[in-house]
This record gives sequence, structure tokens and C-alpha cells, in this order.
Amino acid sequence: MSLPHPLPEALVELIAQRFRIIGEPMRIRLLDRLRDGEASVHELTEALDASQQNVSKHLGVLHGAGIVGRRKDGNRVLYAIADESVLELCEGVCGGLQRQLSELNDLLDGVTR
Amino acid sequence: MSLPHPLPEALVELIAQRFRIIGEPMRIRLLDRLRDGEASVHELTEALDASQQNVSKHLGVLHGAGIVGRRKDGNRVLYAIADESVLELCEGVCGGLQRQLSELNDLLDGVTR
DNA sequence: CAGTAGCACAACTATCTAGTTGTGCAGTTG
DNA sequence: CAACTGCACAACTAGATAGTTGTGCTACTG
Repeated sequence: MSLPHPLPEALVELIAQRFRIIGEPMRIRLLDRLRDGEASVHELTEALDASQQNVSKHLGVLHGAGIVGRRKDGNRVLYAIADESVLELCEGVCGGLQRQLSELNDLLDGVTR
Repeated sequence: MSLPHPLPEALVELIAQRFRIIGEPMRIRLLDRLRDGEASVHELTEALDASQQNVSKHLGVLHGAGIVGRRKDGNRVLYAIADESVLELCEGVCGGLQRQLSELNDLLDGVTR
């Protein structure tokens, strides 16, 4: 376990902010789509059936946090995942939820027996 | 990589919600304190210099999400971490931030040379 | 070059939620 | 038993932010 203890306040804020950034369904959807590879705002707009301004806004947040990278190509801007560890965090959440589910299942099994 | 792709919408919402729950500094602080072991609302209130109602409220959210467990002891209620994977998520964030920092450092090194 | 496409920024609004104030119930104690 | 402690719930407010509307700049094209 490499997590400092007690957590310094600055780190608490950083960690919390990071979670808040990815605690938004639209941003997770964007990241999920970007797993297929680099995409333009326009492509993402169509893929997610959202407005261009909205997609651009969310991508701005992800870019500001260093989670996605961006490059220009003519009048298009292409985004790609820059920080894969964010997907690992999603995996971690899924793992944790799975664990909780199976614990619940064990409980329910105990009840029905 | 065990993360489903594409992510089902229900899973997107679950993941996002999970991140939002821990995207709150006070909740991270509570979890950090609970790393020392089980504690009552009163103890947590004093440790974090917050109001009892506020602490109780946040603990309620964490408990609802299965992140902390709770047991009664007389007129005291004791909380403990029930889902350690949440701390692993924090570690993951720290690891990711560290990676970003060192990439930035590499960039700055390149500039100063 | 005029018109079009692509994108990010500004301004606005509705919604959500953290923090606060107030309250009442359960448990403890003298 | 009355007074106190501990805690969770309700109600309220201020602030943050997602989504939307509007806009203007850059790049492309016929």
C-alpha cells in the first residue's frame, strides 16, 4: 500500500477532483468511445448523439486534466486517451462492485437456505 | 483488460456514480481517518473538525454505497471501511498523477537543455 | 472570394448537492 | 425518571456545473 497516511490535504483535493472529473457519465462515454482510437469532436458528437458544444466542453475538461490528448488536423481537432490509468480506475470500480454483488449473493444464499 | 467494451449504459451510470461519491474531499478524509480503524461519528466529528450532522450525512452516503460498514454500540454508531478497493482507486489516482508529473518534468527538462 | 464546416468560448438556466440549522428518537447516566 | 449524549433525518440555502443557446474564429472548398 503506497497511499500516504495521513493523506496531505492537497492530495485529498487532487484525488477528489480527479474522481469528480470522471464521475460524469458523458465523460466516461467519451473515454469509452476513444478506446477505439483517436477521434474528432465531430465523430464523437455523432457517436454519442450529443451537441458539438457539449462534447467540446467535456473534452476540454478531460484535456485540462491531462486525461486526453489533442492535435489539430486542418479544421479538425483529434482527441485520444492520454492517460490509460483512468480506464484502470473504471476497472477497479467494476471489480469492487462485483465483489459487493457476490457478497450480497452470499447473503441471499444464506437466507434462502 | 477486463473492462467491457462498449460499456453498457447501466455500467456507465454505476461507474460515474461511484466516482462522484468519492469525488468529495470530506468523504476521502473520512476514509483516510477510518484507515486507522473503526470509529464513531463523534470521534470522526472531532478528528475532522466538522459538524456531527455533516459527518453523519457523508457517512450515510458512503454506507449506502457499501463503502463503509456500520454497527451500533449503545448510543454510539461505529463505522469502518467495508470496501478497501476504494483506497486502491485512490492509489490508482496517485499513480496516474505521478506519471503525469514525471512526463511534465521530462518536458521541462527538454526545454531547459 | 463567399459560403461552409469544425470547433471552442461566452452567457444563461435548471438541477444537484455540500454545508448548515433545526429537530426528535434511542440509549445512557446520576 | 429527568437530563444528557449521540446520531440520523428534514428543510433550507448557496454554489457548482451539466446542458443549451449563441457567437465568432480558423480552415477548407467550389
